[in-house]
Amino acid sequence: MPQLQSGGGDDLGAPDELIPFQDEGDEQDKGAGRGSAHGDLDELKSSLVNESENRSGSASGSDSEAERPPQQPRESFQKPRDYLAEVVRRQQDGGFFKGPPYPSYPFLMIPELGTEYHQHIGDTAPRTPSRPPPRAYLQMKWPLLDVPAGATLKDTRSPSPAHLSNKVPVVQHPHHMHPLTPLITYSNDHFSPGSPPSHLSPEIDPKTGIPRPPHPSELSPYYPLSPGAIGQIPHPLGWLVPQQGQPVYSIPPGGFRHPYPALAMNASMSSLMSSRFSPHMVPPSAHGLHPSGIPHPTIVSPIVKQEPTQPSMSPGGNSKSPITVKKEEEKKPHIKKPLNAFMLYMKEMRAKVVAECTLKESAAINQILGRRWHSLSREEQAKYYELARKERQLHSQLYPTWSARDNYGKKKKRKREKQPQHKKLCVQYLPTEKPCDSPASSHGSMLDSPATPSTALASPAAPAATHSEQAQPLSLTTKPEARAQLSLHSAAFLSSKAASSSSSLTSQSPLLSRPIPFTTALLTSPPSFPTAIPSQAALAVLQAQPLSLVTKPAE
DNA sequence: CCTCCTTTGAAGTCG
DNA sequence: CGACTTCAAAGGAGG
Repeated sequence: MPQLQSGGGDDLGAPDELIPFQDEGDEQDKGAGRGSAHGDLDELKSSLVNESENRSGSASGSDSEAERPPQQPRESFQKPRDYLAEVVRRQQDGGFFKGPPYPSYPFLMIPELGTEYHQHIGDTAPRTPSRPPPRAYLQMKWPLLDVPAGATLKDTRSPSPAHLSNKVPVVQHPHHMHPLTPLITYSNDHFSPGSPPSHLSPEIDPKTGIPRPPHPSELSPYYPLSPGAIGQIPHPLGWLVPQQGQPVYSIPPGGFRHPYPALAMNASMSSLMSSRFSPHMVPPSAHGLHPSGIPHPTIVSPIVKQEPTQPSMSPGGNSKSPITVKKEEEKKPHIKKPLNAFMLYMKEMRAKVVAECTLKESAAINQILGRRWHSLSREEQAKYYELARKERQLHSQLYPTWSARDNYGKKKKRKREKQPQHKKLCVQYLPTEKPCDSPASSHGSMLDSPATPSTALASPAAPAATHSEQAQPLSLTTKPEARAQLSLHSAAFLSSKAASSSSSLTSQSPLLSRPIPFTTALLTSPPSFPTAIPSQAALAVLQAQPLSLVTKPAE
């Protein structure tokens, strides 16, 4: 775990994790190699297409599913017809309907990952990452392009057309930078144009991939310097995702997104860095600097509503009196924790889901996204994991002293166990399956939420069965009975899964997620993939089962 | 205006 | 070391 931290700059520069990838690139090459990016896209797109197609006749899907994750195919629109109708309408209408699931990723180019991962892990799931289905659904537009403008943006929220602009056939920049490089850049950009804190700023050497201080020129595009005018850097995914547009790390209201942030940098990079650590957040440029001196997107001005602030964020001293601490808090911007893979995914996909479903409630959207997440193929998830990993690295470099602990307990909310929610009914936002939701639900019936004790019971054998497995959200229902049912299914599911995956992966424990070298992680069991792919059997079960354990939410 | 809801994953705390 | 908590995003909804 400590790798990141301990590694300090090294990590970035020569991230153990990263390197392995590269090294192994050989293999990767063989596989999907760089081209895979497109391949993925195509695949994704095709999957989407299938999804839509399948909607009507979902059940079948076996053929296609074999290759691709059961993802979307199974969405059931039953629920709100409106949504369904809406979706249909859109499809007919614009044709876009949905963008590729991963609009952004292609940028990332983590081919290796996919490949490698695939090799090791993919056994189980015969997904052919590299080869997209013939479906031509998409012309190779840049992924971003695909995203339906309407879809994404429809939302008023999308402040700036930035994303639209994204549509421009952005090509990756010729100059390929190390993925991390961008990250670094970003930091500078915003913050201190002039003076990056030497100690902090990790410099990445283009060649080695080691972080180096970006030149202003490089940065500028992305990060408009002035705080006021700051172009925020869209999240890596963010720019893809129009609606939010926000940088991963909170964006100030006024923040404006640079239209083409990505252009400036390599896509991959941009994605990594930009997102989270977007400048805009960086509040006061001057004072806003993190102790480390590097402004980061994650930094939120102290005033930020969320956190009352606590002293912790900063690295340094904690030995101050409470009062002092307080002051410091005020001064120091709140540094947010880096987004994890799922969060990244959510950011990217939320707009689409919103567009498709017309739902706006995040809770509901998140449920859908959760299902979809599970339905993603390993490769797909791997992309996000990788992205998340890089972000963490970047974050650690930027804020070497920062630790999650800093933010710990700041938000007051104490998650209470999900039972007593008096306030809102716990509605299942997703009624069984929403039009939007993806098939994931299928295996969806797995366990309840992670935290829930039941889960544990359910998967005794697989402790490791981390959330992902349990994942299936279905359990949203609060009702105990429903849960019980779910659990049963889930248990079964888990066990089967465990069996399958376990062999080598077994250990999926969360451990993996930590500092394990990426490659290793992948091999073992990527934190992520634990469950990603539902077995056919599981799917069958799901299909069979009524997703809707849940009762309809009382609206 | 604040918190909840909801998701997964990462990382923290606690026993 | 395992179990449990908190936070990250997001935006409607409830208090």
